[in-house]
Amino acid sequence: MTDSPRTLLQPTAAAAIGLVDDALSADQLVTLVGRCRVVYEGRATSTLGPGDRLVVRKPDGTMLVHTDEGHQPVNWQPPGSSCDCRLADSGVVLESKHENPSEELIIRFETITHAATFDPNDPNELALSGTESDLRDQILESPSLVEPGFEPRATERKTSAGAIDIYGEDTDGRAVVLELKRRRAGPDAVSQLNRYVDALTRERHADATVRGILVAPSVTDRAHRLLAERGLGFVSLSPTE
Amino acid sequence: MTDSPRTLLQPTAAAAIGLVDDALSADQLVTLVGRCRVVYEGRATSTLGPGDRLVVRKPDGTMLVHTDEGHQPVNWQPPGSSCDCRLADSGVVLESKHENPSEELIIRFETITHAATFDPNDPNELALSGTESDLRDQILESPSLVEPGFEPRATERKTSAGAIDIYGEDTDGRAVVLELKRRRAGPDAVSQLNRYVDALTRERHADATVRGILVAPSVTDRAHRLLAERGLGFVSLSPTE
DNA sequence: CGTGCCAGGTGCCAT
DNA sequence: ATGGCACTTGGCACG
Repeated sequence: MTDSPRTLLQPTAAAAIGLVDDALSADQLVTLVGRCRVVYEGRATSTLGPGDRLVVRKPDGTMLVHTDEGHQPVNWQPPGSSCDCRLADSGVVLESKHENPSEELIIRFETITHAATFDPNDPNELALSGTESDLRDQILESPSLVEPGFEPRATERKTSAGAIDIYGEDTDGRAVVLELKRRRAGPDAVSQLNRYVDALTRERHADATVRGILVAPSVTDRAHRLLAERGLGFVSLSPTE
Repeated sequence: MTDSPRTLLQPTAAAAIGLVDDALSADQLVTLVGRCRVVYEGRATSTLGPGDRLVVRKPDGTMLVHTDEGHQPVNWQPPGSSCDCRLADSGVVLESKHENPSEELIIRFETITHAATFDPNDPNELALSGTESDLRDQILESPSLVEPGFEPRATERKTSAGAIDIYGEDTDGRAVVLELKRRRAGPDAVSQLNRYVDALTRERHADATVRGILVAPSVTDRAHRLLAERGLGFVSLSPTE
Protein backbone atom coordinates (compact mmCIF):
# COMPACT_ATOMS: atom_id res chain seq x y z
CA MET A 1 0.00 0.00 0.00
CA THR A 2 2.36 2.66 -1.22
CA ASP A 3 1.30 6.17 -2.12
CA SER A 4 2.54 7.89 -5.24
CA PRO A 5 5.34 10.38 -5.05
CA ARG A 6 4.14 13.95 -5.39
CA THR A 7 5.89 17.20 -6.13
CA LEU A 8 4.79 20.83 -6.19
CA LEU A 9 6.64 23.79 -7.64
CA GLN A 10 5.99 27.13 -5.94
CA PRO A 11 2.84 25.87 -4.22
CA THR A 12 0.45 28.06 -2.29
CA ALA A 13 0.61 27.74 1.48
CA ALA A 14 -2.65 25.80 1.49
CA ALA A 15 -1.42 23.36 -1.15
CA ALA A 16 1.85 22.81 0.69
CA ILE A 17 0.05 22.16 3.97
CA GLY A 18 -2.21 19.66 2.25
CA LEU A 19 0.81 17.86 0.83
CA VAL A 20 2.63 17.75 4.16
CA ASP A 21 -0.43 16.62 6.10
CA ASP A 22 -1.05 13.80 3.63
CA ALA A 23 2.59 12.76 3.85
CA LEU A 24 2.57 12.83 7.65
CA SER A 25 -0.43 10.55 7.87
CA ALA A 26 0.99 8.24 5.21
CA ASP A 27 4.42 8.01 6.88
CA GLN A 28 6.10 9.43 3.83
CA LEU A 29 9.32 11.35 3.61
CA VAL A 30 8.85 15.06 2.89
CA THR A 31 11.26 17.60 1.45
CA LEU A 32 10.52 21.31 1.48
CA VAL A 33 12.64 24.01 -0.06
CA GLY A 34 12.02 27.65 0.67
CA ARG A 35 12.78 30.78 2.59
CA CYS A 36 12.27 30.32 6.30
CA ARG A 37 13.19 31.34 9.83
CA VAL A 38 13.96 28.74 12.50
CA VAL A 39 13.71 28.76 16.28
CA TYR A 40 14.94 25.95 18.49
CA GLU A 41 14.55 25.45 22.21
CA GLY A 42 15.65 22.38 24.11
CA ARG A 43 19.06 21.22 25.28
CA ALA A 44 20.21 24.61 24.05
CA THR A 45 18.47 27.51 22.33
CA SER A 46 18.94 28.95 18.85
CA THR A 47 17.47 31.32 16.34
CA LEU A 48 18.14 31.52 12.64
CA GLY A 49 17.08 34.49 10.51
CA PRO A 50 15.48 34.25 7.07
CA GLY A 51 17.19 32.27 4.34
CA ASP A 52 16.64 29.60 1.70
CA ARG A 53 16.95 26.11 3.11
CA LEU A 54 16.11 22.49 2.53
CA VAL A 55 13.85 20.94 5.17
CA VAL A 56 13.48 17.17 5.43
CA ARG A 57 10.98 15.31 7.55
CA LYS A 58 11.38 11.54 7.86
CA PRO A 59 8.68 9.06 8.79
CA ASP A 60 10.57 8.18 12.00
CA GLY A 61 10.08 11.75 13.25
CA THR A 62 13.49 13.09 12.28
CA MET A 63 13.51 16.68 11.02
CA LEU A 64 16.49 18.28 9.28
CA VAL A 65 17.12 21.88 8.25
CA HIS A 66 20.00 22.15 5.77
CA THR A 67 21.61 25.35 4.57
CA ASP A 68 23.73 25.54 1.43
CA GLU A 69 26.86 24.56 3.33
CA GLY A 70 28.25 21.81 5.45
CA HIS A 71 27.66 18.22 6.31
CA GLN A 72 25.59 18.96 9.38
CA PRO A 73 22.07 20.37 9.46
CA VAL A 74 21.90 23.87 10.93
CA ASN A 75 18.92 22.75 13.01
CA TRP A 76 17.24 19.40 13.50
CA GLN A 77 14.94 17.31 15.61
CA PRO A 78 15.72 13.75 16.67
CA PRO A 79 13.80 10.61 15.66
CA GLY A 80 10.54 10.22 17.59
CA SER A 81 9.55 13.84 17.26
CA SER A 82 6.03 14.90 16.44
CA CYS A 83 5.25 17.29 13.61
CA ASP A 84 2.43 19.74 13.22
CA CYS A 85 1.95 21.73 10.02
CA ARG A 86 -0.32 24.75 10.00
CA LEU A 87 -0.99 28.15 8.47
CA ALA A 88 0.15 31.21 10.43
CA ASP A 89 0.42 34.79 9.17
CA SER A 90 -0.35 33.45 5.70
CA GLY A 91 2.73 31.24 5.78
CA VAL A 92 3.42 27.57 6.39
CA VAL A 93 4.69 26.75 9.88
CA LEU A 94 6.17 23.41 10.90
CA GLU A 95 6.31 22.73 14.61
CA SER A 96 8.11 19.66 15.84
CA LYS A 97 8.21 18.54 19.46
CA HIS A 98 10.21 15.91 21.23
CA GLU A 99 9.98 14.64 24.78
CA ASN A 100 12.85 13.42 26.91
CA PRO A 101 14.79 15.41 26.28
CA SER A 102 12.23 18.14 25.79
CA GLU A 103 12.93 19.89 22.50
CA GLU A 104 10.97 22.09 20.18
CA LEU A 105 11.73 23.23 16.66
CA ILE A 106 9.64 25.79 14.81
CA ILE A 107 10.17 26.51 11.12
CA ARG A 108 8.30 29.47 9.63
CA PHE A 109 8.24 29.61 5.85
CA GLU A 110 7.84 32.87 3.97
CA THR A 111 8.00 31.15 0.60
CA ILE A 112 8.00 27.56 -0.54
CA THR A 113 9.90 26.80 -3.70
CA HIS A 114 9.42 23.04 -3.86
CA ALA A 115 7.51 20.51 -1.85
CA ALA A 116 7.86 16.80 -2.52
CA THR A 117 6.89 13.55 -0.87
CA PHE A 118 7.71 9.92 -1.43
CA ASP A 119 7.32 6.57 0.20
CA PRO A 120 10.75 5.17 0.92
CA ASN A 121 11.38 1.47 0.73
CA ASP A 122 14.85 0.76 2.07
CA PRO A 123 15.36 -2.82 3.24
CA ASN A 124 19.16 -2.91 3.07
CA GLU A 125 21.62 -2.15 5.82
CA LEU A 126 24.97 -0.43 5.41
CA ALA A 127 27.96 -2.78 5.45
CA LEU A 128 30.90 -0.85 6.86
CA SER A 129 34.47 -2.00 7.32
CA GLY A 130 37.60 -0.43 8.67
CA THR A 131 36.11 0.07 12.12
CA GLU A 132 37.61 -0.50 15.54
CA SER A 133 35.74 -3.76 15.69
CA ASP A 134 37.64 -4.91 12.58
CA LEU A 135 40.92 -3.95 14.22
CA ARG A 136 39.92 -6.02 17.25
CA ASP A 137 39.19 -9.03 15.03
CA GLN A 138 42.58 -8.67 13.33
CA ILE A 139 44.34 -8.76 16.68
CA LEU A 140 42.34 -11.74 17.94
CA GLU A 141 43.21 -13.50 14.68
CA SER A 142 46.92 -12.66 14.89
CA PRO A 143 47.84 -11.67 18.45
CA SER A 144 51.52 -11.48 17.55
CA LEU A 145 50.70 -8.27 15.68
CA VAL A 146 50.74 -6.67 19.14
CA GLU A 147 53.91 -8.43 20.29
CA PRO A 148 55.39 -11.91 20.09
CA GLY A 149 53.68 -14.22 22.53
CA PHE A 150 50.77 -11.95 23.38
CA GLU A 151 47.73 -13.99 24.33
CA PRO A 152 44.26 -12.42 24.34
CA ARG A 153 42.12 -13.61 27.26
CA ALA A 154 38.97 -11.51 26.92
CA THR A 155 37.32 -8.69 25.05
CA GLU A 156 35.21 -6.06 26.76
CA ARG A 157 36.57 -7.20 30.12
CA LYS A 158 34.81 -5.19 32.82
CA THR A 159 36.68 -3.07 35.33
CA SER A 160 35.47 -0.45 37.77
CA ALA A 161 36.55 2.16 35.22
CA GLY A 162 34.80 0.59 32.24
CA ALA A 163 35.34 -2.19 29.72
CA ILE A 164 38.79 -3.02 28.34
CA ASP A 165 38.86 -3.48 24.55
CA ILE A 166 41.21 -6.48 24.73
CA TYR A 167 42.59 -8.01 27.90
CA GLY A 168 45.43 -10.55 27.75
CA GLU A 169 48.78 -11.72 28.99
CA ASP A 170 52.35 -11.37 27.76
CA THR A 171 55.04 -14.06 27.63
CA ASP A 172 55.93 -13.36 31.27
CA GLY A 173 52.32 -13.84 32.34
CA ARG A 174 51.82 -10.17 33.06
CA ALA A 175 48.38 -8.68 32.56
CA VAL A 176 48.11 -6.54 29.42
CA VAL A 177 45.41 -3.98 28.68
CA LEU A 178 44.90 -2.97 25.04
CA GLU A 179 43.02 0.16 24.02
CA LEU A 180 42.21 0.23 20.31
CA LYS A 181 41.68 3.23 18.05
CA ARG A 182 40.84 3.00 14.36
CA ARG A 183 42.64 6.27 13.65
CA ARG A 184 45.47 8.44 14.94
CA ALA A 185 45.08 8.66 18.69
CA GLY A 186 45.22 11.73 20.92
CA PRO A 187 45.42 12.47 24.65
CA ASP A 188 41.91 11.23 25.35
CA ALA A 189 42.81 7.73 24.17
CA VAL A 190 45.84 7.68 26.50
CA SER A 191 43.70 8.79 29.45
CA GLN A 192 41.19 6.10 28.67
CA LEU A 193 43.89 3.43 28.65
CA ASN A 194 45.34 4.90 31.82
CA ARG A 195 41.98 4.64 33.61
CA TYR A 196 41.68 0.95 32.76
CA VAL A 197 45.25 0.18 33.82
CA ASP A 198 44.74 2.00 37.12
CA ALA A 199 41.47 0.21 37.79
CA LEU A 200 42.91 -3.21 36.98
CA THR A 201 46.00 -2.56 39.08
CA ARG A 202 43.75 -1.63 42.01
CA GLU A 203 41.64 -4.75 41.51
CA ARG A 204 44.64 -7.09 41.43
CA HIS A 205 46.15 -5.65 44.61
CA ALA A 206 49.02 -3.39 43.90
CA ASP A 207 52.27 -5.26 43.29
CA ALA A 208 51.67 -7.26 40.10
CA THR A 209 52.35 -4.78 37.31
CA VAL A 210 49.66 -4.27 34.70
CA ARG A 211 50.88 -3.25 31.27
CA GLY A 212 48.90 -0.91 29.07
CA ILE A 213 49.29 -0.66 25.30
CA LEU A 214 47.60 1.77 22.94
CA VAL A 215 46.99 0.20 19.54
CA ALA A 216 46.34 2.69 16.75
CA PRO A 217 47.70 3.70 13.35
CA SER A 218 49.68 6.47 15.04
CA VAL A 219 49.63 8.87 17.99
CA THR A 220 50.04 12.61 18.30
CA ASP A 221 53.10 14.08 19.98
CA ARG A 222 51.20 15.02 23.10
CA ALA A 223 49.68 11.57 23.34
CA HIS A 224 53.13 10.08 22.91
CA ARG A 225 54.47 12.14 25.82
CA LEU A 226 51.53 11.14 27.97
CA LEU A 227 52.14 7.48 27.18
CA ALA A 228 55.77 7.87 28.25
CA GLU A 229 54.85 9.69 31.47
CA ARG A 230 52.43 6.93 32.42
CA GLY A 231 54.74 4.10 31.39
CA LEU A 232 52.34 2.93 28.73
CA GLY A 233 53.19 1.37 25.38
CA PHE A 234 52.19 1.93 21.78
CA VAL A 235 51.80 -0.41 18.84
CA SER A 236 51.09 0.87 15.36
CA LEU A 237 48.23 -0.97 13.66
CA SER A 238 45.56 0.09 11.19
CA PRO A 239 42.14 -1.54 10.87
CA THR A 240 42.67 -2.28 7.17
CA GLU A 241 45.68 -1.96 4.93
CA MET B 1 22.46 36.11 -11.47
CA THR B 2 20.22 33.46 -9.97
CA ASP B 3 18.81 30.56 -11.90
CA SER B 4 15.24 29.42 -11.54
CA PRO B 5 14.39 26.48 -9.37
CA ARG B 6 13.59 23.38 -11.41
CA THR B 7 11.91 20.13 -10.55
CA LEU B 8 11.35 16.90 -12.43
CA LEU B 9 9.02 14.04 -11.54
CA GLN B 10 10.12 10.60 -12.69
CA PRO B 11 12.62 12.00 -15.19
CA THR B 12 14.51 9.94 -17.71
CA ALA B 13 18.16 9.34 -16.94
CA ALA B 14 19.17 11.81 -19.64
CA ALA B 15 16.88 14.51 -18.26
CA ALA B 16 18.12 13.97 -14.72
CA ILE B 17 21.74 14.18 -15.84
CA GLY B 18 21.00 17.40 -17.69
CA LEU B 19 19.43 18.87 -14.58
CA VAL B 20 22.31 17.85 -12.33
CA ASP B 21 24.98 19.07 -14.74
CA ASP B 22 23.28 22.45 -15.05
CA ALA B 23 23.00 22.69 -11.27
CA LEU B 24 26.65 21.73 -10.76
CA SER B 25 27.89 24.43 -13.09
CA ALA B 26 25.51 26.99 -11.57
CA ASP B 27 26.49 26.16 -7.98
CA GLN B 28 22.97 25.18 -7.13
CA LEU B 29 21.77 22.77 -4.50
CA VAL B 30 20.45 19.49 -5.92
CA THR B 31 18.10 16.95 -4.40
CA LEU B 32 17.56 13.55 -5.96
CA VAL B 33 15.15 10.92 -4.76
CA GLY B 34 15.24 7.40 -6.07
CA ARG B 35 16.32 3.81 -5.79
CA CYS B 36 20.09 3.50 -5.65
CA ARG B 37 23.11 1.53 -4.47
CA VAL B 38 26.03 3.25 -2.77
CA VAL B 39 29.70 2.41 -2.45
CA TYR B 40 32.13 4.37 -0.29
CA GLU B 41 35.88 4.04 -0.05
CA GLY B 42 38.11 6.32 1.99
CA ARG B 43 38.83 6.53 5.70
CA ALA B 44 36.74 3.39 5.86
CA THR B 45 34.84 1.33 3.29
CA SER B 46 31.15 0.64 2.89
CA THR B 47 28.56 -0.78 0.58
CA LEU B 48 24.83 -0.25 0.65
CA GLY B 49 22.39 -2.38 -1.34
CA PRO B 50 19.44 -1.06 -3.34
CA GLY B 51 16.86 1.14 -1.64
CA ASP B 52 14.97 4.41 -1.94
CA ARG B 53 16.95 7.35 -0.63
CA LEU B 54 17.25 11.10 -0.69
CA VAL B 55 20.52 12.40 -2.12
CA VAL B 56 21.58 16.01 -1.57
CA ARG B 57 24.46 17.77 -3.24
CA LYS B 58 25.42 21.21 -1.93
CA PRO B 59 27.32 23.90 -3.83
CA ASP B 60 30.22 23.61 -1.34
CA GLY B 61 30.79 20.02 -2.47
CA THR B 62 28.98 18.30 0.38
CA MET B 63 27.07 15.17 -0.62
CA LEU B 64 24.51 13.47 1.63
CA VAL B 65 22.68 10.17 1.25
CA HIS B 66 19.71 9.91 3.58
CA THR B 67 17.60 6.84 4.22
CA ASP B 68 14.13 6.98 5.74
CA GLU B 69 15.54 6.87 9.26
CA GLY B 70 17.84 8.76 11.53
CA HIS B 71 19.46 12.10 11.90
CA GLN B 72 22.68 11.09 10.21
CA PRO B 73 23.19 10.37 6.52
CA VAL B 74 23.95 6.73 5.78
CA ASN B 75 26.74 7.88 3.45
CA TRP B 76 28.21 11.26 2.68
CA GLN B 77 31.09 13.21 1.28
CA PRO B 78 32.66 16.21 3.02
CA PRO B 79 32.64 19.81 1.73
CA GLY B 80 35.17 20.37 -1.01
CA SER B 81 34.37 17.18 -2.88
CA SER B 82 34.04 17.07 -6.63
CA CYS B 83 31.01 15.60 -8.35
CA ASP B 84 30.68 13.89 -11.67
CA CYS B 85 27.31 12.84 -13.06
CA ARG B 86 27.10 10.39 -15.93
CA LEU B 87 25.11 7.63 -17.58
CA ALA B 88 26.20 4.05 -16.90
CA ASP B 89 24.23 0.88 -17.63
CA SER B 90 21.29 3.10 -18.59
CA GLY B 91 21.21 4.59 -15.09
CA VAL B 92 22.40 7.81 -13.50
CA VAL B 93 25.66 7.55 -11.61
CA LEU B 94 27.03 10.20 -9.26
CA GLU B 95 30.69 9.98 -8.46
CA SER B 96 32.13 12.26 -5.83
CA LYS B 97 35.81 12.49 -4.96
CA HIS B 98 37.65 14.20 -2.17
CA GLU B 99 41.36 14.62 -1.59
CA ASN B 100 43.10 14.76 1.75
CA PRO B 101 41.71 12.63 3.08
CA SER B 102 41.20 10.63 -0.11
CA GLU B 103 37.59 9.58 -0.29
CA GLU B 104 35.28 8.39 -3.01
CA LEU B 105 31.53 7.97 -3.04
CA ILE B 106 29.64 6.36 -5.90
CA ILE B 107 25.86 6.42 -6.10
CA ARG B 108 24.21 4.31 -8.79
CA PHE B 109 20.55 5.05 -9.42
CA GLU B 110 18.20 2.46 -10.82
CA THR B 111 15.27 4.84 -10.76
CA ILE B 112 14.86 8.52 -10.11
CA THR B 113 11.60 9.62 -8.56
CA HIS B 114 12.29 13.34 -8.17
CA ALA B 115 15.06 15.65 -9.15
CA ALA B 116 15.10 19.27 -8.08
CA THR B 117 17.51 22.17 -8.01
CA PHE B 118 17.50 25.60 -6.46
CA ASP B 119 19.79 28.50 -5.83
CA PRO B 120 20.09 29.00 -2.10
CA ASN B 121 20.47 32.47 -0.68
CA ASP B 122 21.21 32.18 3.01
CA PRO B 123 22.94 35.24 4.51
CA ASN B 124 22.04 34.64 8.16
CA GLU B 125 24.10 32.80 10.74
CA LEU B 126 22.76 30.60 13.50
CA ALA B 127 22.64 32.25 16.94
CA LEU B 128 23.09 29.52 19.55
CA SER B 129 23.07 29.84 23.32
CA GLY B 130 23.50 27.43 26.16
CA THR B 131 27.02 26.47 25.10
CA GLU B 132 30.13 25.91 27.16
CA SER B 133 31.26 29.38 26.16
CA ASP B 134 28.11 30.80 27.83
CA LEU B 135 28.90 28.83 30.97
CA ARG B 136 32.40 30.30 30.96
CA ASP B 137 31.01 33.83 30.65
CA GLN B 138 28.65 33.22 33.57
CA ILE B 139 31.56 32.16 35.76
CA LEU B 140 33.74 35.10 34.72
CA GLU B 141 30.78 37.37 35.49
CA SER B 142 30.09 35.76 38.89
CA PRO B 143 33.14 33.80 40.04
CA SER B 144 31.52 33.12 43.42
CA LEU B 145 29.26 30.65 41.59
CA VAL B 146 32.27 28.33 41.75
CA GLU B 147 33.10 29.08 45.38
CA PRO B 148 33.29 32.17 47.60
CA GLY B 149 36.43 34.14 46.88
CA PHE B 150 37.36 32.35 43.66
CA GLU B 151 39.26 34.68 41.36
CA PRO B 152 39.66 33.87 37.66
CA ARG B 153 43.10 34.74 36.31
CA ALA B 154 42.97 33.46 32.74
CA THR B 155 40.95 31.53 30.21
CA GLU B 156 42.49 29.04 27.82
CA ARG B 157 45.69 29.08 29.88
CA LYS B 158 48.23 26.88 28.12
CA THR B 159 49.88 23.91 29.77
CA SER B 160 51.96 21.09 28.34
CA ALA B 161 48.79 18.98 28.40
CA GLY B 162 46.57 21.50 26.67
CA ALA B 163 44.57 24.63 27.46
CA ILE B 164 42.73 25.08 30.77
CA ASP B 165 39.16 26.39 30.41
CA ILE B 166 39.47 28.73 33.37
CA TYR B 167 42.56 29.17 35.54
CA GLY B 168 42.33 31.08 38.84
CA GLU B 169 43.10 31.23 42.54
CA ASP B 170 41.16 30.47 45.68
CA THR B 171 41.04 32.55 48.89
CA ASP B 172 44.24 30.84 50.08
CA GLY B 173 46.06 31.77 46.90
CA ARG B 174 46.15 28.21 45.65
CA ALA B 175 46.02 27.58 41.92
CA VAL B 176 42.65 26.34 40.71
CA VAL B 177 41.96 24.60 37.40
CA LEU B 178 38.37 24.59 36.15
CA GLU B 179 37.15 22.22 33.46
CA LEU B 180 33.73 23.17 32.11
CA LYS B 181 31.09 20.95 30.55
CA ARG B 182 27.76 22.19 29.28
CA ARG B 183 26.07 18.92 30.19
CA ARG B 184 26.34 15.96 32.55
CA ALA B 185 29.98 14.96 32.66
CA GLY B 186 31.51 11.48 32.40
CA PRO B 187 34.91 9.88 32.95
CA ASP B 188 36.50 11.60 29.97
CA ALA B 189 35.88 15.03 31.51
CA VAL B 190 37.53 13.93 34.74
CA SER B 191 40.56 12.59 32.88
CA GLN B 192 40.83 15.84 30.99
CA LEU B 193 40.81 17.85 34.22
CA ASN B 194 43.29 15.43 35.71
CA ARG B 195 45.70 15.93 32.80
CA TYR B 196 45.68 19.68 33.26
CA VAL B 197 46.14 19.48 37.03
CA ASP B 198 49.06 17.06 36.58
CA ALA B 199 50.68 19.27 33.97
CA LEU B 200 50.30 22.42 36.02
CA THR B 201 51.61 20.71 39.16
CA ARG B 202 54.67 19.59 37.19
CA GLU B 203 55.21 23.08 35.80
CA ARG B 204 55.05 24.80 39.18
CA HIS B 205 57.54 22.31 40.60
CA ALA B 206 55.98 20.03 42.97
CA ASP B 207 54.84 21.01 46.43
CA ALA B 208 52.33 23.82 45.92
CA THR B 209 49.06 21.95 45.52
CA VAL B 210 46.99 22.63 42.43
CA ARG B 211 43.26 22.21 42.87
CA GLY B 212 41.06 20.90 40.09
CA ILE B 213 37.33 21.47 39.86
CA LEU B 214 34.92 20.04 37.32
CA VAL B 215 32.07 22.45 36.61
CA ALA B 216 29.02 20.85 34.99
CA PRO B 217 25.30 20.42 35.57
CA SER B 218 26.00 16.99 37.06
CA VAL B 219 28.38 14.02 36.88
CA THR B 220 27.87 10.31 36.42
CA ASP B 221 28.61 7.91 39.29
CA ARG B 222 31.78 6.66 37.69
CA ALA B 223 32.99 10.19 37.07
CA HIS B 224 32.18 11.04 40.69
CA ARG B 225 34.31 8.13 41.91
CA LEU B 226 37.16 9.16 39.63
CA LEU B 227 37.01 12.72 40.96
CA ALA B 228 37.24 11.38 44.52
CA GLU B 229 40.17 9.08 43.69
CA ARG B 230 42.07 11.96 42.13
CA GLY B 231 41.21 14.45 44.87
CA LEU B 232 39.33 16.65 42.44
CA GLY B 233 36.25 18.75 43.15
CA PHE B 234 32.88 19.23 41.52
CA VAL B 235 30.58 22.24 41.27
CA SER B 236 27.11 21.96 39.78
CA LEU B 237 26.39 24.68 37.23
CA SER B 238 24.31 24.77 34.05
CA PRO B 239 25.00 27.04 31.09
CA THR B 240 21.51 28.57 31.24
CA GLU B 241 18.96 28.60 34.02
C1' DC C 1 48.05 22.19 7.49
C1' DG C 2 48.02 19.13 12.15
C1' DT C 3 46.51 19.10 17.31
C1' DG C 4 43.13 19.52 20.60
C1' DC C 5 38.49 19.89 22.04
C1' DC C 6 33.46 21.18 21.91
C1' DA C 7 28.93 19.50 20.06
C1' DG C 8 21.69 20.66 20.94
C1' DG C 9 26.99 15.88 18.85
C1' DT C 10 24.45 10.80 17.07
C1' DG C 11 24.13 5.93 17.42
C1' DC C 12 24.93 1.39 19.64
C1' DC C 13 24.74 -1.53 23.18
C1' DA C 14 25.35 -2.55 28.06
C1' DT C 15 23.31 -2.58 32.85
C1' DA D 1 16.08 5.13 31.02
C1' DT D 2 21.24 5.91 31.99
C1' DG D 3 25.94 5.12 31.15
C1' DG D 4 30.02 4.56 28.68
C1' DC D 5 32.15 4.88 24.16
C1' DA D 6 32.89 4.61 18.96
C1' DC D 7 32.17 7.54 14.92
C1' DT D 8 34.19 8.05 7.45
C1' DT D 9 32.37 11.64 13.94
C1' DG D 10 32.00 17.30 12.07
C1' DG D 11 33.37 21.84 13.12
C1' DC D 12 36.30 25.58 15.08
C1' DA D 13 40.19 27.98 16.76
C1' DC D 14 44.99 28.09 17.40
C1' DG D 15 50.05 27.06 16.77
